[in-house]
Amino acid sequence: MPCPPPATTTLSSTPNIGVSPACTAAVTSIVPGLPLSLQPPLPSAELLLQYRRMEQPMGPPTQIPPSPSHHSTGPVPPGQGPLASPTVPLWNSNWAYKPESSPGSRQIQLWHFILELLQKEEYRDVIAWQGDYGEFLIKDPDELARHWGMRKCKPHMNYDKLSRALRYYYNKRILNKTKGKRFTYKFNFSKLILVNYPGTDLKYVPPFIPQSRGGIGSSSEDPNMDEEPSTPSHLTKEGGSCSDSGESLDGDEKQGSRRHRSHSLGDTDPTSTMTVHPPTPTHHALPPGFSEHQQRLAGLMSPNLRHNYSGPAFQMMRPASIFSHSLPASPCYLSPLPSPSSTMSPLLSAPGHPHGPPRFTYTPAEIQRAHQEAQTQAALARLEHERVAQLRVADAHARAFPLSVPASPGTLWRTHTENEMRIRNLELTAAEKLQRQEEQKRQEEQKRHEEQKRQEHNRQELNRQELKRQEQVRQEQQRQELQRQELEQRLETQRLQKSPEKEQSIRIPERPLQSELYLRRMTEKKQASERRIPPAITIDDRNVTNSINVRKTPEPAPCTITSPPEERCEREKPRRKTPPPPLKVDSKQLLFDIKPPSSAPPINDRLDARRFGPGFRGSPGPPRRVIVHTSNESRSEEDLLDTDDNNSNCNLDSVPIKLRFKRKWNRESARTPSFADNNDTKSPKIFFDSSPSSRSLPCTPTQRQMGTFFQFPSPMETQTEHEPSTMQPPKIKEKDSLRRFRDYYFETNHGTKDSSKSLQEPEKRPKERVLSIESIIAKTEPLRPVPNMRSSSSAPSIATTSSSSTSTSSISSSISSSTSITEPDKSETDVEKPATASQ
DNA sequence: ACCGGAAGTG
DNA sequence: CACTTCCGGT
Repeated sequence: MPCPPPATTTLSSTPNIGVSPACTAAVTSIVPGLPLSLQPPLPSAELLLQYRRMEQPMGPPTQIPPSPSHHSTGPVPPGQGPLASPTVPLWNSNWAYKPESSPGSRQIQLWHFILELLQKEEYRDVIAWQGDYGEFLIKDPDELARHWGMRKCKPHMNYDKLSRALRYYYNKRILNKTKGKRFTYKFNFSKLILVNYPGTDLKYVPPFIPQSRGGIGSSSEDPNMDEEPSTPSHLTKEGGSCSDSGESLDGDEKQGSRRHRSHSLGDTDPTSTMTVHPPTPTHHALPPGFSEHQQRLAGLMSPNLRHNYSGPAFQMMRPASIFSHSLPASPCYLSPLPSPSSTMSPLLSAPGHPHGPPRFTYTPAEIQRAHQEAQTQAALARLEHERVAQLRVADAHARAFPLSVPASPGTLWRTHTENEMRIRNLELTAAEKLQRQEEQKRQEEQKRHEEQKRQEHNRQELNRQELKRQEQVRQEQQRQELQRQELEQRLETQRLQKSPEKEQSIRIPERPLQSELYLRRMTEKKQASERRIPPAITIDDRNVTNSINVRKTPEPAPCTITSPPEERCEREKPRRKTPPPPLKVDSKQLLFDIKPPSSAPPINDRLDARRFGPGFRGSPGPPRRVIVHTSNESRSEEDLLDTDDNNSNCNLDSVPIKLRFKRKWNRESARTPSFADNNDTKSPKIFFDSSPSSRSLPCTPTQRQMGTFFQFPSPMETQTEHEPSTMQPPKIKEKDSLRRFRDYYFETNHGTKDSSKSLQEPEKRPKERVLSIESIIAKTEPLRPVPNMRSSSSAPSIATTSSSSTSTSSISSSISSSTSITEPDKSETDVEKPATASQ
């Protein structure tokens, strides 16, 4: 399709296109601040009408200026766009068009074209405001490109090219790309306006012609319709004072332009104002009480803004400074140009006729006078503005009124028509309402806060009580422990005194004794459970600052009960031949050293105190000792200890260290651990505890009556321990084997991958790599560092104490761990230490 | 899709 | 100058 040359027959031949009635009807939909070229190069006749509408200057046909070039290019100093000239009424200049080399032919600029389309309902499916202020979305890039191509007579235009042009705007600061949003760009209006309206100044704003009020097809019942845009034609026609003023000020030329610029833009001078222009009167009705104008405003607002629309200030004048940020998302509804109506109508309205249609004279002197008055008024307005601004309590609140400057200068300038007052009241009440809401919110917040505090307090109180109770229980346990030790002592002495002949006879009382012990423990436990406190199964708590008890809740321990005594006898008999040293339950030997976390801040002082001793205050201190109980019978998930420090429900008795046997205990292949009686302080020692809760401890039924404990060599280094997984390989080599030992045989509640792995792995490959515990322990021999038995979160590191441990034969008798125990790779088994194997 | 260089156009 | 056209790169 051949593109007709611009400014040819179609339109240029008819200088007053805008006079056509059809165009007149469309005028209202055109933003006055964005006057368009009168001579668009129309590619096709079919689009003529459309383009005409788009490029109509506002105002009734009769007010159309004779010709844009005539109007703006004349007095404009060369090099400056028509907009820059102070002598030219800005809203009349074809600001979107740059003068081409050939005078008279102008090219519309892309950004303006886009702005144009953005205002038209018809193009809502092609391009529309969206998102933040100034942001628009190209919904149909191809269509947009097509339109653009048509306008520019570039039939091969496509989005790729168009977008290239848009990209050139980046550097010019006219547009930005909204990253992450496809086809979304954003106008940089502050730049746009500054660049394109450098000379904006009230002085050169032509006066408002009241005649225009009813002139157009706009609703005239609104008393505020004085915003109706005017055109220079008003001036020329009505008084010609525009040209007068322009000419009279012409002498200023560039200087004047500069000077005025300085105080027109960017400052709060109310004389440089923006006006919301009346958009098409359509949908999106506002609640009654709003003027029709406002209704129309709302109709054209960008969706997100429409949302927030709550005030009338839309139509009020705003200081130019608002260009910077606070413009609404759809800036098109604000003309960057000073509104002739709002600015000038008060300015020029005859004093004494505040409510009547303004009448003015257009002598420059009068304008000047009016201007001065306006400035004093502006000062007053600012005060008023500030006063009302104080009503805006919160930022969010203010955001709800993006455009509503309650008492803009205009309020004072203009007569307070009823409507305005109503609007004003509406806004104020809205503000008050918001304030009230704000207040309510604050109160609710406060309430919630207090509630939280109370709950916290309650929790703490509960914790205190719990601690107290546990302390009592602990004391009782200690007492019982004492008694139990006494009992054991008795047992021991009995055994020592026994002669070979008496062996049989002694063994008989021995059992009652042990069972007595067992029974006591059971009752102990029961009591504890009745008190909802996990039983502390520690053997000796007296010298222990902490006890770690693996089981969270006591269980009936049916295994122990069901295990027949005969079995016990059978197992004990053969071992009796080599009578092991009597079990000496010495707490000192059963302790793990615990080093409080050096780095972790105190999460809960009480908890920490509980864990690390009363003196512990979260700061690293000397290692504490801990008894670790182990059990292997429970592998279920629910048995895992709760290690959440922040969990106030966390039972304080359940210290987050958990050692459970992974390997099944095989009674048949039970062997006596040779290390049990090893005095080598460096070797880890294992002996057993058969607490009632340990159903299937790796020990024989008789052993169940004693604890199962592990001892590791005393730590040579007290350096902070690391989680095994985070350890660095070189340093950790030694630790590693010990860790492997631990990981292999025990489940810990480290909460790391290790533990989770170990929960699954044993099931998968139980047989392929099983070591005798001796060999494993032997491997841990050379270890200096100590296994890191941290709990998941604020785990104390466990060091070990070195000590000689003794145990009864029955206890030390069998510890060979898993079922069929196969040796791992030779290299590892070779490490086995013979010294420990003293069987 | 988006970017930006390079060259061309009127 | 303000794109348009083309295109290699991300």
